[in-house]
Amino acid sequence: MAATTEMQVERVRELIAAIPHGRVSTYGAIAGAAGLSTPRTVAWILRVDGGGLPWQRVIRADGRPAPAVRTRQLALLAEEGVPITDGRVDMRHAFHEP
DNA sequence: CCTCTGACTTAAG
DNA sequence: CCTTAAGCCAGAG
Repeated sequence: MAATTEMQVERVRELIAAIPHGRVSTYGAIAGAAGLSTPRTVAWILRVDGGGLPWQRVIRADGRPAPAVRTRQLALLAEEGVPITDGRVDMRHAFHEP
């Protein structure tokens, strides 16, 4: 299926909302769990309407936040106690598998 | 209808 | 660790 369905968008929102405090997940992991064929759609959902969701817990596959919101995101994650080293999240301990 | 852009990812040099 | 390129999909112009 090419077009993204409402159900999938809903699933993405749930998965993101389910990320525990102090942990993080990635665009790719969320997309895969929601049945999307590309992580870009997850980024699109957060960009268009991330209201009410812990968007700061969604980072890129390399463990770094998206450059566009890097500063803000790192600050929020640091407040939650997420292990960050040199601007990079320690995935080994903070990654949350959907 | 076509082109460009973007909170992405993987592979390759 | 750096940059490119290609694949991907939704929106905007």
